Amino acid sequence: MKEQQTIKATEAEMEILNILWTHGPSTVRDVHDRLAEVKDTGYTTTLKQMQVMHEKQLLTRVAEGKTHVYTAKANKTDAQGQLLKRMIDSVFNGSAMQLVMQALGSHKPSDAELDMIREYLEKKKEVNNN
Amino acid sequence: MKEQQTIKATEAEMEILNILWTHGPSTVRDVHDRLAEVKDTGYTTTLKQMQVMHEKQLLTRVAEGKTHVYTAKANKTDAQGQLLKRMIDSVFNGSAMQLVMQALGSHKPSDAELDMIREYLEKKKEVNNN
DNA sequence: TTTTATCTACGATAATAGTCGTAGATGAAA
DNA sequence: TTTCATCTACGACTATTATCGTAGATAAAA
Repeated sequence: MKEQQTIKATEAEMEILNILWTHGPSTVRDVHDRLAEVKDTGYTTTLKQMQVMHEKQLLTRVAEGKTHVYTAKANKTDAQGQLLKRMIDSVFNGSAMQLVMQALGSHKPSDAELDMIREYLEKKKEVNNN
Repeated sequence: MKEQQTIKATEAEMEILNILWTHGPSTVRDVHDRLAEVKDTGYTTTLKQMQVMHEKQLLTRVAEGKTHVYTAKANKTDAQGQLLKRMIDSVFNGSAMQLVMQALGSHKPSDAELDMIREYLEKKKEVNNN
C-alpha cells in the first residue's frame, strides 16, 4: 500500500496545488501566470513558494532544460478527503451527515443533481445490504 | 436584515469558537480548561487569544465581577456555511455536489442516514417544483 | 484588614507564512 | 560568439499568528 502522509498546506500553497491538480505538471512560470490572474505577487514569490513546497515534499519536480516541471505529489481526491475529514471533525462534531445536510441546504441543488444523489444513494444501500 | 460579516478565524481561533459554540458563553478559564484537555499552552495564551478575538469582533463579552464572560458572535450554522462555501470554491471547483458525493463516499452512511437524506431530497424536490 | 488566589491588560518574543531583490547559470536569438 | 531573456538559488525582510511573563486590580478567604 502506498503510504499517504497527511497533507498540510497553507492557504497560498493550496492555491498552487489546485492549479497543479487542474492543469497537470507545470513550470513555475505556468503556475505564476495563472496565479497572476487572481493575485498580484512577484514571480520569485511563486518560485520560492514552490521550492519550499518541494522541500516539504508537497511537490515533486524534474529538470527539463534550465527549468523545472513540478507535479503535486498527493492526488486531488485524497487531499479533498483529508480536508473534508478535518473539517467534519473540527466543525461538524464528527458527523459527515451534518456536513452533507448543510451543504445541500445552502446549495439549492437542481432536480438533475438531486436525482444524481438519489441514484448514488440507491447504489450505496444495495451495498449495505450485501 | 442582520448584517453578516465574513468570519475569518485562524486555526487556534476556530478551536475556541467551537468550544463556545458547544458550551455556550464562557470565561477564559472555562475555555482554557477545555483547551488544556487537548493542547498544552498557558492560561495567558488563551486569554490573549480571546482578547484579540474580541478586538476582531469575533467575540462579545460582558464583565461579571472581575472576570469576563465571552460569547461567539457568529452562530455555528452561519460559520459552517461559510467554511463550506469557501472549501467548495477552493478545492471542489465550486461544485457542492462534488463535495457531497465525496463526503458520502468516504463516510459509509448507514441505511437510516441514507433514508434521512433521501427524505430530505424529496422535500427539496417538491420545493423546486413550486 | 491582611493575605492569597485569580483575573485582566499589555508588551515582548518566538514561530510561521508570505514577499521580494539580487546574483549567477543557461539556453535561445541575434 | 556575444547579447538577452528567463531560470534557479538564496538570503533578507515583513506580516501574521502564537506564546508567555510580569504588573497591577479585585474579590474571596483567613
